[in-house]
Amino acid sequence: MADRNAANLMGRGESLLFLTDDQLRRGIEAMFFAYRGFTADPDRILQDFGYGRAHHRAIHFINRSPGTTVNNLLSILGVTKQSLNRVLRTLVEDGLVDSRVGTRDKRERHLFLTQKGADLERALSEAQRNRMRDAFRNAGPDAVAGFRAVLEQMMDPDMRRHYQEGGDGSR
Amino acid sequence: MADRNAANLMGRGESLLFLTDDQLRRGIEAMFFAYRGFTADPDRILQDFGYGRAHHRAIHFINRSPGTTVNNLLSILGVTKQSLNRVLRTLVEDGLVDSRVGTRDKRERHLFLTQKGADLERALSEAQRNRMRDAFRNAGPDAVAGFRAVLEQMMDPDMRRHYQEGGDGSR
DNA sequence: TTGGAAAGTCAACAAGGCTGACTTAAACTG
DNA sequence: CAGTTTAAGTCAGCCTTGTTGACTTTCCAA
Repeated sequence: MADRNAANLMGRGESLLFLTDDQLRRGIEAMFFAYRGFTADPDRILQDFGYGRAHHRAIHFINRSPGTTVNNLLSILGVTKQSLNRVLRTLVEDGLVDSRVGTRDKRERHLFLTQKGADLERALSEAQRNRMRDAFRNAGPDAVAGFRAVLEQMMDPDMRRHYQEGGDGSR
Repeated sequence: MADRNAANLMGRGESLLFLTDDQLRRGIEAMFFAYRGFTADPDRILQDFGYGRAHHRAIHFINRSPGTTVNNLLSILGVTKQSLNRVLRTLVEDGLVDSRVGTRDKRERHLFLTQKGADLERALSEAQRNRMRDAFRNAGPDAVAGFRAVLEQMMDPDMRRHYQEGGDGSR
């Protein structure tokens, strides 16, 4: 039964790779279940603030690229500006995000985390990093590279660009 | 700069693992961007039917375990029964899912895909498998094992149980 | 046999996606 | 300089998918 639908047997003399439909299904379910675990800790923290995942994503990428514009955030998050605006508005109103008119181009708004925003960011990312660190530790060093390689291949090209640009260049 | 916050240097004499906050942040973003790619193809197909991801998830797990009960599905999907019920109702109304009253326990409903439901399942999973197969191929055989190992570690224990039970035992 | 637990359903609400139409201000361009 | 494009924001309304609360039907065990 393991041989039906087997793909890529002896690709280029590499080790055998059984990519049966069943193996692929397992990969699909792994993504599904793992993503739930991945978001579980931040979700719990956000609930106490009355925020959701959308707020987390905005906070994360503003922290990653301080001074980023709304438009840039839009292309990273892949949502409509109406959707992002609703989230951003509450974050600014609540004093987590500072929106400053651009100096070079006054149409643009540059986004920064306030101290309060940075505090929440830290709590959220710390929880998420802890889980990822434990997963990496338990899976072992070799697994980490494979994890990242497969995920990178799974991205749409536009998102892969954003992902790579977010790196520190030390590759 | 790569050395601040470095964790797990020389864990047990294994190869060096630099788990800096920045490396972990990269892993977090990899999950975020990859999950979007992972769901993109099915999302497009579902749109033509007026369905969403919730329908996809139900269809997937009914296909995996034909005759499963609503309660079992509930514990896998981790949503409220009211939320699942709405999705299930439309699938039954549209003739994609067959809901049969249990013979032993008449409170239970056993769920099956109809031919029509199986057809949609196939279209969805085929698109998703194609993407995963390509990702696996491009990342290479070693990466696949690492990918799965890390994801499994990232799951909450309850979900890991569901994940492992869904395997074919050939490990 | 009756009371509680389990399975499922109905109603109403909220978050966060979406589209479409529109305004304002700034920047660019012929 | 006039006209167009671009960035940002707003308002209205819709949909999916999550939630809670109240309810019925069915089963089982004390």
